[in-house]
Amino acid sequence: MAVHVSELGNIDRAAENLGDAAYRQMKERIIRGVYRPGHKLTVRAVAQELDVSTTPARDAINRLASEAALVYAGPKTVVVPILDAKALQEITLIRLALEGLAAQQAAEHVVPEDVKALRSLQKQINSALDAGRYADALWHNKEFHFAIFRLAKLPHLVSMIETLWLRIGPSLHDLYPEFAKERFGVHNHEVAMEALEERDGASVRAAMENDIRDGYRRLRRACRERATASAQ
Amino acid sequence: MAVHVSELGNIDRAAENLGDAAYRQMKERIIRGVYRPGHKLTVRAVAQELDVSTTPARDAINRLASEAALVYAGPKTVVVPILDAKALQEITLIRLALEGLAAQQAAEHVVPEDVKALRSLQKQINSALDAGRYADALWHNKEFHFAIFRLAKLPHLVSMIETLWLRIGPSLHDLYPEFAKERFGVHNHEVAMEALEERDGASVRAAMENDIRDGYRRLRRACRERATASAQ
DNA sequence: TTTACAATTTTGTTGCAACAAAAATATCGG
DNA sequence: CCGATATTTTTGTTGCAACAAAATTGTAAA
Repeated sequence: MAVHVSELGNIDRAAENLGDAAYRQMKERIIRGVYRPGHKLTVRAVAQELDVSTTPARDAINRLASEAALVYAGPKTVVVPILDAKALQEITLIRLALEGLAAQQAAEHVVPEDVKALRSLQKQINSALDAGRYADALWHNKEFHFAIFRLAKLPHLVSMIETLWLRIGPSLHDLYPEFAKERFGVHNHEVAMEALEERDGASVRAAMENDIRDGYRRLRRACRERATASAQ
Repeated sequence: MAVHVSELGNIDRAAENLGDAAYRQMKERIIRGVYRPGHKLTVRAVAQELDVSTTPARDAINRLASEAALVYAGPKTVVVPILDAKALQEITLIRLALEGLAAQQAAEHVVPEDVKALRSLQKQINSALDAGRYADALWHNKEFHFAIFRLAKLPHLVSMIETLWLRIGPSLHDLYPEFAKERFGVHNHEVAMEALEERDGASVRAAMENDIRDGYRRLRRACRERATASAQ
């Protein structure tokens, strides 16, 4: 689960401004599951962690909060969100609409090389699962999905989907180890790749929607088990 | 077209922090068409305009830029976006997916009082159109649509839709005067309200999708006329 | 042990100055 | 008049200190 901070890209103090760099770093940490749901983030702590001053750290936190990747638990308390069942359901509903659209449009532009790249990503997912490296499996899974989304050539759409993944990322990492061994998504991914080869947009969409629904079902179950366990 | 700044709510220096207040103000100005596409915004100018220091002004600009309500035209130049045909088409595609979903879900929770409120909003649209107050008509039109979206009880979805309106808002105001007199949307709105009364989600969705497509067609035409006119 | 309250520490916000870089403007040659 | 270049001005960024407010810790009474 834990990801070593050293594995994350360092801040390049020249190419972009520090606020953007800090934002990118935080985003990667959130998606990689470095922070658990409920984790509290402070301007000064983030500044120290990323070795920048408070201004860029504050920029990054504010930006993530405005995207709902972080949420306010109090007037001076931003935390990694703990999704309840209702929020999880809403985000899933939006994911079905947006990712379904992206998947369908992907079929309009796909070329054989793209499918080859996808197969390579799927191999990485499989070997991570075999080795029990679930955090890596989740990361490669994310790359697989976004490789498809980018085929749609709709940049606004991709970035909107990204904010959704940012919101559910921490909960995924918090709950997934318990059932990642069930080899999530492998079948849906295979179907999606076949459909892409045939440029069958409706089938790509169906496969990706299935993948979202499967993940939702598992997350929901794990969420319930958590709730009953903590209630005792 | 022009909206007097005095009509916009002033910043309340107590309830919320200045950055949020500045953000809200700028958002309203953008949607109300105070700034035209291409307008350049600077930290110091916004600070002076809103009577705050540079820090909250910078916060607001950064936040709007990260939502693509403003875009970078150069490393130190943020402008109100000028949408090209491709961007307009992409945003319309996303709007169809998200607003269609919201419209359909609205039918699940609507009560008779909601439809009454919608009819009242529609009256305001009509009288604004009659009086030639097109900016007001656009504003009430926006309120009509969001009154429906809010019925869906899906706050994440509503805020995502809001970012889309923020992106097209300036272009709408820039192009609409030329054909607002055609009484946009009246029929679609009537159909939507009838479908809401019958709690017929599919029909609400269809009506709202029609409205989006109608608006898109007109915007696209106006966009083309602009392009050919400026090419001469 | 738990609850309510007081003391203390931590925290986000705000404004500002300095700096480097970019944009705007002026200048000049054709 | 136009285009390229040099100059001036404007601009975003960054770091920081002060402040008020919130969160935390400590304390004591029940």
